[in-house]
Amino acid sequence: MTGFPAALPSAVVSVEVVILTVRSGRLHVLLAERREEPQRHRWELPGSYQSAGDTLAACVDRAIERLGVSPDVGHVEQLGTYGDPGRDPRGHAVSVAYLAFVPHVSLPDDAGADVVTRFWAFEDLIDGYGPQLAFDHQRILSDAVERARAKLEYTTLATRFVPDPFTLGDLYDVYRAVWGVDPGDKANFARKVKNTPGFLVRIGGTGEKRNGRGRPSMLYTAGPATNLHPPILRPSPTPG
Amino acid sequence: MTGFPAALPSAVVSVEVVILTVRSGRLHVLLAERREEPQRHRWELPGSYQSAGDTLAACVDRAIERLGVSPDVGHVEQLGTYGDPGRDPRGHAVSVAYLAFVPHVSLPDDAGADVVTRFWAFEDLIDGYGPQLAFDHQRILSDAVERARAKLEYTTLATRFVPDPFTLGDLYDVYRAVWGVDPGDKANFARKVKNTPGFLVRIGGTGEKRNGRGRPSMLYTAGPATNLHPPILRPSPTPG
DNA sequence: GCAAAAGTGTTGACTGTACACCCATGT
DNA sequence: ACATGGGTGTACAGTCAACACTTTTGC
Repeated sequence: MTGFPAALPSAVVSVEVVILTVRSGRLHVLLAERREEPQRHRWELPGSYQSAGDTLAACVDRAIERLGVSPDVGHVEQLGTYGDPGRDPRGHAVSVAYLAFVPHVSLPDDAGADVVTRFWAFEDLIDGYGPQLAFDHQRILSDAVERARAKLEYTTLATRFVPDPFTLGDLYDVYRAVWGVDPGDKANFARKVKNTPGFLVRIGGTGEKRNGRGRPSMLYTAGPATNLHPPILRPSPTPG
Repeated sequence: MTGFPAALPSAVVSVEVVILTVRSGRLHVLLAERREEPQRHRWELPGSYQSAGDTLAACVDRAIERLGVSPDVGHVEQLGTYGDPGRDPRGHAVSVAYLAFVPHVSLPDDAGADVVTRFWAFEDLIDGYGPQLAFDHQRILSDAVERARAKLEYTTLATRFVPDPFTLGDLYDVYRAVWGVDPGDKANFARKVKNTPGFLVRIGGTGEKRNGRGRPSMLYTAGPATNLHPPILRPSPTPG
């Protein structure tokens, strides 16, 4: 180990995690309120700094654990890296953004003593009914949601938003919440999902979940498939 | 500008560019031979270090210009970030990898005095008929090619691999070279392409390019469309 | 003429969508 | 009974893959 020449510029590298979930039919993101300057009281994506011995995955885990979020995070993937000058007034900061999907099993609204966290409805943040985000985190969040919307089209990751025995109605609600538009005919939606081998596994009992009335629906768990062939596309995609 | 606390760990951040092109019907990648330790004489992806004032895009431009590659790089996008410990023996190194598509217009095989560069056929590198790559660049290259293969399915980026007036046969060859498999019936391929509005723009004259025999083909340029609806899928995609 | 490359036509199978209809439950 | 959510059937339209066929060139 020779080491880098001392003349090489260096940067502070951090990981930021966009934790998405579906709550009462709407897409939510977990944010933390900043307790320190700069941009104190603005809300930011949870993150952690990377030390020389850390893998990026370890940084993601640390950032999530610090929030008191239960360990069963449904899915984590790298989103992109943001490293242009000026994005952090303190200096040269490079952020590797990650995207996480979690089922909404009663995550704590407030995690601990020194962190104030909250789920915010994505739509409210976009429409200005939420707080202003710190640094370039609004941009990262937008990129994350667009990625999530696209991923539901051609992967089975929608199942990562619901706790494990779920119904086709639950899955339909995930698509509607994440996309922000109606996925269309429920009957056809159910057929597409059931015709993709390995997407869903029928669990024994006919469940009696869901709200009040109506015929009880069948219960499923996520199957081994990861990709959707054919995809489930959003209505009226921009052609060309 | 308060600056970061001095105790925060810092890293050397660099950009690496996977420059792909199609040459004599095969997918090629541009590599540079290392002139210094560590891993001297191994081949690596071209790159550059990021200084505090650099945007990541500027680093990509610098890395490309340094090679003598003509400025008309067809397409550049961020691929992913590789920052785990141990990937560079000199210390904590974070690499932001980019993916570039360039038309093969006689790029110089050897760019300048202090750099030895060469296009290598991707297949040869995979099959062991090429040099060993430095650090984790083999991994980055594999990720890049998989991304490129997927992108041809649902974007119009195949046009970025060919110089501007091109034929449907040229485009077909791009798909075959990047995918490594035959895209299927040429007639159907041509129909798909021509039925996507904005993919191609018919250029006036019937060209007389292409090799020797056969009916001369029509000439096209890339249109304004960026996405393919419907996609052009690789044969026999892994279902599920 | 013949082979090669480009392009058009046609057919049959498949798929997605819309919509009508049946099932099971709570009130 | 009836409203509500779950699930099945069906028919029409659109799309795609396979393959036959025509056009235009070089040899």
